[in-house]
This record gives sequence, structure tokens and C-alpha cells, in this order.
Amino acid sequence: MSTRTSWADLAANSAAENVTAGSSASNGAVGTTSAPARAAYVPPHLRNRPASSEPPAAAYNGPISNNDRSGYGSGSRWGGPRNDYNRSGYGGGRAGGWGGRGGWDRGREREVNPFGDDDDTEQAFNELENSGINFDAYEDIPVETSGDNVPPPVNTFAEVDLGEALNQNIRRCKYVKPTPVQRHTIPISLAGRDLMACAQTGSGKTAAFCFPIISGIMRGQCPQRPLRGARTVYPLALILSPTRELSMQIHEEARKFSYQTGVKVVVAYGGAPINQQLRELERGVDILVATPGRLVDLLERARVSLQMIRYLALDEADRMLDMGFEPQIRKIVEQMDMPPPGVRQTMLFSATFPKEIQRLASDFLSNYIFLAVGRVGSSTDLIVQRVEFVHESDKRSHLMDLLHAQRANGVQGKQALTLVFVETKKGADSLEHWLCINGFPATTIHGDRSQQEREQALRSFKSGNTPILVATDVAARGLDIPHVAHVVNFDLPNDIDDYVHRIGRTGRAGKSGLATAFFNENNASLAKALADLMQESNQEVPAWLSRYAARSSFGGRNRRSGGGRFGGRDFRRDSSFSRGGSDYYGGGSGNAAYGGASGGHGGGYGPGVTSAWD
DNA sequence: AAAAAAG
Repeated sequence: MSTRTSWADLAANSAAENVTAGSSASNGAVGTTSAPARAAYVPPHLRNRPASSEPPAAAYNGPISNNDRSGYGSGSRWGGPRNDYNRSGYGGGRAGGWGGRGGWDRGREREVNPFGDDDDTEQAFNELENSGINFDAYEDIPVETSGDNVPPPVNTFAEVDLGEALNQNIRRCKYVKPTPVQRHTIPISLAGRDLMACAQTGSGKTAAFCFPIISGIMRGQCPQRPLRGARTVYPLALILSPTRELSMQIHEEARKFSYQTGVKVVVAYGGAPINQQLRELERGVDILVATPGRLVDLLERARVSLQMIRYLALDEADRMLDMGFEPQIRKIVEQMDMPPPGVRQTMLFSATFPKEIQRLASDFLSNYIFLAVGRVGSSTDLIVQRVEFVHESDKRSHLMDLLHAQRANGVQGKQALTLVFVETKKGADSLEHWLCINGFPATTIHGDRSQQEREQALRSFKSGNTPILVATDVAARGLDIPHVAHVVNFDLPNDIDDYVHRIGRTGRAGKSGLATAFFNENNASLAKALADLMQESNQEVPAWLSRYAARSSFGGRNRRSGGGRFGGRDFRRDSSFSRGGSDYYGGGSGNAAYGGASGGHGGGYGPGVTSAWD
């Protein structure tokens, strides 16, 4: 047991050793020879204990001492969140079991510190501080929840017992208090409830679903993973995202949160050699972060089984369920061996949630809670949105003007980061080339580039080496790039939700940002939605855009599904209006935020709230 | 129509 493994695998393996120890079949280490006999159930207090009575501690690198689990053993294969529900007092009196102080044995020492050098964390902290969240910007965020028995939000991390190891990582991240999405999501998730959440990325969403998952895995009943094949691994949590870079980002964050908790996070995505990912998986996995294509590949090779999944989280869930992705997601969630809704716990997140997608998504959920957190950093005052009328043929020179102006007020010789969105991959390449030959260091990211090139481009942009990144929609969602000062919609998207996601790459974590859009007659279909959105976020709407909007407003398509200050509203409200169980938590003086919206779908639940397709 | 995601 020299390599790092997840604690659950360790326990499962030693359980198997227990079973085979006295038999004639015990000739090889588990995981290297032919599949051992299927392990019988081993009570938690006996797990991880060699057949002989040597002391167990040395070989165990899990987060919880063996005895800590003794109260949990129902023997159920799904020792999952549903069981957690009634454990309101859990954790109390067993605090000593958390974190495994003194238990950092050989295996644990090899865990790379994702925060940087342990003894010199200053640098890491400064780095984190720069990308830190501006909490003041969150004070007035409106929050809306609906569903049955919604657990009340928490105001501090201390109120919830996430475990000492996790708390320490929260401190390392300098998270002082939870963001609105965290305040609501954490208690909902700890209560074992399913969740559909509308919240801007950059509002602390990743932490919001990672904390309860990590905490739940740490304290959950030690799962006994079946040993179907020695090379099959059984993650307990699955986090899916639509792009490779976003999966990488989630993985990096989750690694910080799970540092020294014994919870193992592994990432798998396409475009990279699969062998290395397979090796990582073999070393044990509790939380698997993946893109759909690579995961399907792993499932078909039977290298991953979803049989033990307790937690499923879909990031950018609306994107994951749109036409391109839906079949793959259904295959993963419904047609493989994942436990059904109600058995597993499912959490869906996105900044936008069109109602037709909500309807699809409800297939994956069981008695879920809908949570909408007012947009932060996107479509609020934090991002200044400008729209300029630019003919197709003038776009390049106009961009040049913007970049020149920006260079003039660059900070300390470093040019502010500018993210330029274009419609096509070819367009991205040609614009990048043109910028470069005109003296603007630019790079590009899109799906025709190799994964190495994509990652290199992102690094080079983040570091300021090439302060201009030309991107397709691959970079539109979820990517957290600190210090993006300016998002240029060189080509506007056809879908207003895509626009929302794109401009959300600036104004991250409550900071301010600028978004400029080049609009021309080709974008007429977006005019209405764009004008409405800008109006809702107190932006100046040019008169010419309003005229376009009035002209193209007949279509009805592209109308924002939720409207108002949220990326969406619970579609269940549409069919049954005065359904009970809804609550409104105005964060502080949030009510004021409701006043300004026009057009009848600002904040009320009245008949003005209609969906785009009913 | 384009983009993404498996090779």
C-alpha cells in the first residue's frame, strides 16, 4: 500500500484482504492479480484492520479513525446523503477524529500541497488574495428559493461542522464568510437534498458544491466498494463540466479544498493521454471531475463504475443539457450504473437556466430545491456594458482602437487582460494572426487547437504574457481568469445566455469590469434581449439599439427565460403559481434591488413571468 | 450555423 489511494479504496481493499486472508486464494495484492472473491460486508469498526491483530494506524491514511465510523454502519450499499439527513448532531463529541492529526503517514506526505510550500504559504496567500472574493459586493444580492422544506441559510462556515481538515483549507483559501450561493447551498446539500441552482460562476459556486461533497465523503459511512475488476474504480462523487479547461479548474479548486482530508480528487478529460489519467484513477478516487466524452470512454472500458456515486454535480448544467450534450449526459446519468435520483444526491449549477432545460433537468432530480442567486459580476453594475454599432468590415480597426486606448492606461507596463470572443474557430485564428502582425501580443483558444496549445494559451494569457486572448465559446463559461479587465464581443453570440456567460469572464468575484459588444445588422435577432438585459442591469442602452429592439421584438425567441436579476426562475412556478413552501431571503437590504426592472418580469411572481415556450 | 466533447 505504498501509493496514495483514497481512504475508501484503502478500506475496501483491506476489507477484501480480510476476507481472503485465511483462504488459499490470498496470494497476491489486491489490485494486481486476478479479481479476488467478492468481498463480504465488513462492519465499519473492523475495516482496515489486517486479519492479524497488528495495530491498524500505521497503514491507514484516512481522515477518520476507524472507530469514528462505528455509529454509522447500516450496511446499506448507499451509505449516502439520505442517511445523513437525520444526523443533525453528527460530529459533535467526535471532533478529535477529524483531520487525522498525527496520522499523516508515508502516503499522506506525498500529497502535493496545492497551496504551495507549507512553510511559506505567504506567497500562495497573496496569490489567492488577488483572486479573492470581494465580499462587500455580495451584501445586497437577492436570493430566491423554492421547493419543500428549504433548509435555512447559514451565515458562517463555523455554523456547519464541515470537519477540521476542511475548515483549515477554508482558512487557507482566506474564505472568511460564505458567499450567498454558499450560505444557501451548503445547508441544502448537507441536508441531503437535490438542488438546481442558478448562480454566476465566480460567486463561489465550486466551493458551494465541493464543501458538502468533501465533508460528506469524510464523515460518511465507509463505503465498501465492490471489486468487480481490479482495474475498475468506484468514485463516490462525479462532477461534470462542458469543457476541459473548466474541468481542470474545478479539479484544482477541489484539490485545495480536499487537501489533507484524505479525499482524493481526480480529473479526466479528452485531448490528453488517457494513460496518465488511468494511472491516477488506479491510485484511488473519491471525487471524479470529468468532461463527458472522456468519461464515457472510461465507462465503456469499464475502468470507472458509477455504481457507488452518492453525489452528482453538473456544472454549467444548462449547457450540459442542451442539444449537443444531452445524449451523452443521459447515457452517463441514466444508462450506465449510476444510482437513480433519490438514492444519489444531485446538484445542478449554472448562471442561466432556460425553462425548457429545467424541464429536462428535472429528470435527474428528486424533490429538489430551486435556488436563484442574483447575478454577481455579470449583468450588474459591476460590469459596465457597452454596445457599439460596428459594421463587419470595420471590426478589426475598431478593435485596434480599443486596444490602443487600453494600452495607454495599462498598469505598470502590463497591459490589462482583454478577452475577445469571436464566432468561429477560423475567425479566431485569423484575428489572432492579424493582431500579432499589428503589434498586439495575442493568442487564441478554440476547439481546433490541441489540448497543449489550449492550455498554453490560457496560461500565457493569465500570466499577462499575451494579454489578449481570442476565444470561441469554449472559453465562455465558468473559466475563472483573474484580472480580465475587458471582454470584447467581437462577434455577438446568437443566444443572450451565451452573452451573459461571456461577459461574466470579467467582473469576477465582485470586482468591476468592462464589456464591449460590436453590434451590427447581423445581430438584429439579439437586439431585444440585449437591450432588456442591459436595462435590467442599469446600463445605458443606446437609442439605436432600442429601435432595433422594437423592430425585432416580434420573434419572441431569445427572450430571457427568467428575466430580472436572476439567471432563471423555478419553472415549477409556472404551472402551479401559489404553490407553498417558497421563501425569499433578501441578503441584507436586498429588496431595493427589485425595484428597477421593467417589462413586467422584474421580481414578482405575477403573470408577467412567462416562459419562452408556453 | 457554430461550438463543445473520444480518437
